[in-house]
Amino acid sequence: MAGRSASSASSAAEEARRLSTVDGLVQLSFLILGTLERRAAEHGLSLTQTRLLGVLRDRTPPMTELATLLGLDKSSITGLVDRAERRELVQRAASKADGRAVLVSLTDSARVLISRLAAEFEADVAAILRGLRASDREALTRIATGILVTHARSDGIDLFATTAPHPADE
Amino acid sequence: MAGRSASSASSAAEEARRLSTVDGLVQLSFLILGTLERRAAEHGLSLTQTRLLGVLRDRTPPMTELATLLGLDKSSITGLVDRAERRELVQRAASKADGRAVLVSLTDSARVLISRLAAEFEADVAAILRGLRASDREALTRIATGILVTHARSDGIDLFATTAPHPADE
DNA sequence: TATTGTTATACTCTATAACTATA
DNA sequence: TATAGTTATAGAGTATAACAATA
Repeated sequence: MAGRSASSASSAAEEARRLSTVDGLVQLSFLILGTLERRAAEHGLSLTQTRLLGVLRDRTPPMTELATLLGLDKSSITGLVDRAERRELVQRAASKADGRAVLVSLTDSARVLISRLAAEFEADVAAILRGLRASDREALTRIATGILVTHARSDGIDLFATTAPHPADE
Repeated sequence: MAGRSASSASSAAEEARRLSTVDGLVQLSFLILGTLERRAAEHGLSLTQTRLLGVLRDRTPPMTELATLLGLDKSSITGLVDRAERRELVQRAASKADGRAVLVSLTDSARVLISRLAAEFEADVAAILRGLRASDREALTRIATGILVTHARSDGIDLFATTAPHPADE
């Protein structure tokens, strides 16, 4: 479980052999996302704002689709986009195809910001993986990818699909 | 980056080969912690409350140590413990060793709750890993553990240490 | 009628700064 | 003086319910 640790007091290396798969995955996840969170905070971004910008790198979706992509209620998206718009990271535009819809897109300054963040975070991850043998690094990527593909399938979600905009909004 | 996806529209399996190590790790982390978050929410627990309970499974620390363990400011801990106490998940007790300190411990009902949650989440993780070959499951655990041990060392933190209480508070 | 988005409201989570009590 | 903890305050993030505009 999150934060759980063994009760005895032997060395880390020794205890680690007893780390369960669940504990290992959870702690690794906290390590990865905690690292991203700290690095993003240096640029004044929360993890949620970072996800928003990340999702918008190759999409210009309406609010409702953003809600689906981020797994949030549409009312939460309103505030999220409000705050990002106030900082000139995203912009809203009326859809020509649907008079009710509002399309959200990244500003140029957000693109610069997120590229810099991505480069820094890539270096962070490289540092975290530095101790691994090349074969283990490769295995980790392969296994992670396999899990994600299987999981996306079982959910009926295509992780990689970019929803095509209505022709009128191209 | 978080949420980044390839721009073309071929099949998931095909695209997946191009998922970078960083993207794979971030998406896997969101999948794991998102799963934990959803399962915890069924019991009315946020991820933060779950971490709090997890940390308290084998410790009865003062507030300040809790702040260190969770990486939060001590003022945040006050509210966190307040809300958990209101729900009778934790209890505060004066330290006999230090008149300023307040020791936090789990209630019996929280122990029941967190055990149930741990069992459910373990099943969730098993389902997520179901598609993997046994050798890959084993490799994943071994690699994750290796990363965590190395990282804990480089930070001078022992992930597994349980801070010994003052003798007067045993 | 159904859908898209916003608003009103309420709660959790988080930090900074100022404070009290004890060491 | 320094440390442990709380309080006051402010802001982000989230959901539910009610609403307006459009389909």
